[in-house]
Amino acid sequence: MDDMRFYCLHSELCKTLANEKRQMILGTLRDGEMTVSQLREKTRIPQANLSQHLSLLRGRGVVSARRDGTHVFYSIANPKIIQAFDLITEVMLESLEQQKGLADRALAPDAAE
Amino acid sequence: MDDMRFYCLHSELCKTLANEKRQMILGTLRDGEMTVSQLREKTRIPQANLSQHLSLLRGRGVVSARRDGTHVFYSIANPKIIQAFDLITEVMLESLEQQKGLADRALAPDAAE
DNA sequence: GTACAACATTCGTATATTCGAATGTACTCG
DNA sequence: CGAGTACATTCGAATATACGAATGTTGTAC
Repeated sequence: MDDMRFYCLHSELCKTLANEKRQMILGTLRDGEMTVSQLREKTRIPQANLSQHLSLLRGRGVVSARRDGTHVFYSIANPKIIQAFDLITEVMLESLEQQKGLADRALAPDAAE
Repeated sequence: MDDMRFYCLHSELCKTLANEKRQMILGTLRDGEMTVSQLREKTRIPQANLSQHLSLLRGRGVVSARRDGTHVFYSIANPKIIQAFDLITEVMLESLEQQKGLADRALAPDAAE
């Protein structure tokens, strides 16, 4: 079973996305490239911490950086990341709907289960 | 900024996928529903640990369970999970390609950068 | 009822992540 | 050169995750 390597890489990429701050960064970067300062203003993430997350995202190839003078512009490396992001959103919303449905049924137990 | 809740839920779903064992489970379940025993054989994950992961996946609505006698059948709750899974695979492979490209260029530095 | 199989949960520990504080580096301007 | 801005890295402590071992639960058969 050499799928092991496959699943490892797979989960590694998921881990990179598995953090609210990093999701926030991606959600902000989806509109186009942006400097760290701009990201800091939009996301309200403290500078050091923001840099840490950007470093991780960079290391995993999720975003890419471009230096221009004293500024560094970040952008999403692969547009498919955005597709994945949106799919996750859909799954999330549908899951919430479903849970809501279950809750409603529990509150109004007309028919027996 | 109430996107906070959005990004939280978003990353929570990603966290659910951010583990090799759970990826393995999903990769195995994508062919159809399966009992815990079958999953254990295919994935070689110890029973208790497998149950723990399944419990987490169930709690987050990623898989659903159906009991039949003494067996419990698990299946992927939302087909979009599989789409997301495959997108992640694509991103991963393209990222590997790109890294390989960079490595090749580093080994054969003909033209200046 | 007992015995057994299939699966789930709890608990404790090892390991990984996250984040702030401090410090470091790269670049520009004068 | 020094000073200031933009960004990155390191370190340590708090928190979260993963997993094995033991124990529980649920269902079937007898």
